Amino acid sequence: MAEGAQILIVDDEPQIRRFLRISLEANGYCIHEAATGHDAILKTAQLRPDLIILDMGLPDSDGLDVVRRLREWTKTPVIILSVRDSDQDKVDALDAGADDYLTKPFSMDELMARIRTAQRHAQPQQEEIVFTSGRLKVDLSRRVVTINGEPVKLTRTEYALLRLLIQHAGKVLTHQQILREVWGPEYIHETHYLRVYFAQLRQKIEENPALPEIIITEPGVGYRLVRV
Amino acid sequence: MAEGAQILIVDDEPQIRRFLRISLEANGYCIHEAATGHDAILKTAQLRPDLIILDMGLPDSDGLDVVRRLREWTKTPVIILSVRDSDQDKVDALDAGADDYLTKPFSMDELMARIRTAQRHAQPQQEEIVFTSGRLKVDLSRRVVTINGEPVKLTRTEYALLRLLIQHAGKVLTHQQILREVWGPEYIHETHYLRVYFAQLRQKIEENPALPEIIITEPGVGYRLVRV
DNA sequence: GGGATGTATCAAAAAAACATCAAAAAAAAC
DNA sequence: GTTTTTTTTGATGTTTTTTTGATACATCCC
Repeated sequence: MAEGAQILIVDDEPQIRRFLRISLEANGYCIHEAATGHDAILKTAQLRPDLIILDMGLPDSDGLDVVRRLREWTKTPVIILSVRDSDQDKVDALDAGADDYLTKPFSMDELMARIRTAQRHAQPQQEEIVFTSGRLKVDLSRRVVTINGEPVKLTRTEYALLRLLIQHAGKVLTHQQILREVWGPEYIHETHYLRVYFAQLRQKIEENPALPEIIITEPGVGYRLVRV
Repeated sequence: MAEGAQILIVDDEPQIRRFLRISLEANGYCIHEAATGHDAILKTAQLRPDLIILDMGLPDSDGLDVVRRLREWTKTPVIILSVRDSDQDKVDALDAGADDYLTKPFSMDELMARIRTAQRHAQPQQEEIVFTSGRLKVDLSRRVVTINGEPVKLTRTEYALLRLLIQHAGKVLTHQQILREVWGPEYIHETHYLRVYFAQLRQKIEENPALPEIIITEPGVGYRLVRV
């Protein structure tokens, strides 16, 4: 998340944009630029950046207005840069919905730290991703598999296999696809592995492994996980 | 939410606490006070304030340590007040987990605006200070571990390991994740450390270390703390 | 029906991963 | 500056998982 985060720089002076771009890209961020308030709102809607660095002195509109306009529909963190150091300016910007306010000239280190802080704030609580098919339940965020609520212990490879099937639930995965994804490209001819591992997996998650209901064999092609 | 929000003021100078109290109470906040770092952590656990205003210059401990200690178990917003204006101080404080940093002397209006901003960022969530799993109890605010009520002494690393597992209770943590968080990114290949330390930890908290019930090994993947 | 191909299952051998003990080195406490 | 605690390193035995091999079953096509 922190690596490669998208940042939109909004400033009318090209040399400041360039300076920020170089510094931030050196720290692994992915940079977009906008020169006007209008452009900032447009690009935010278009690119959905993870963070916005907004200069207050824009030619076409007041920085405050830009923040207010943005806050009408997005909570993307906004860090204000401004030459104005008065209390009132800071209060107005923060109350308009900005997340932080830095006075020029500012230290790049401090900006970087405040970007990290803003990103922490933006993090939504991670929702749990659970796949369900009949009696089978797979909590992908916890790496926990249950059958009728009973926890099932899977080995690393068994779990990798199941997860791959879940990611393509309903679709047929060919032998080669499975072998390449789970074991690696050099294993694509080891079809015997599939026999052994699907048997093991079925033993653990199917009610009657001889009449599988969750993992279906497509003879001559591959395997498929039934989506319920 | 904003009205009547509880704020904990941490400063060793009574006159500053008094000044802040009067100003903030005039704005409808409910104020609590602490004079030391130790007291700050205690009162935070006790009173569960909505926000903490923390002076960096405390007599008993470094302000940074206080922030780090707090961040071990709570996300309550922390606004730092400090006489020190260097970049490094700001970066350190923010990276330790502080939400904002104001240099003394500061404007009351700005502080007020930054309090409002911090409150917007606050995610309302009931954090558990005491984690329980079977016979194990861990008071995260006091760093006290007990098993059947009996205090258990853990080394710094053992505790860091246990705390990491608790923060992700129920989830599988991979070897790399654990090594990176506890020892640092340069240790991600030292899987042997995990063997040694998990053995030690189990020796101390498991009834029968050979048949662990709290810390489960997921072979080839990592470890998981069972949530009861 | 009968061979050919593809599949399922069981069980062993081999490999990898893990637990544990203990000594050496480093760090912390006194 | 010495003692104590903690961390790091090394060696050894155990468990778990993966790989390999053997065998049986099913289905398709001739």
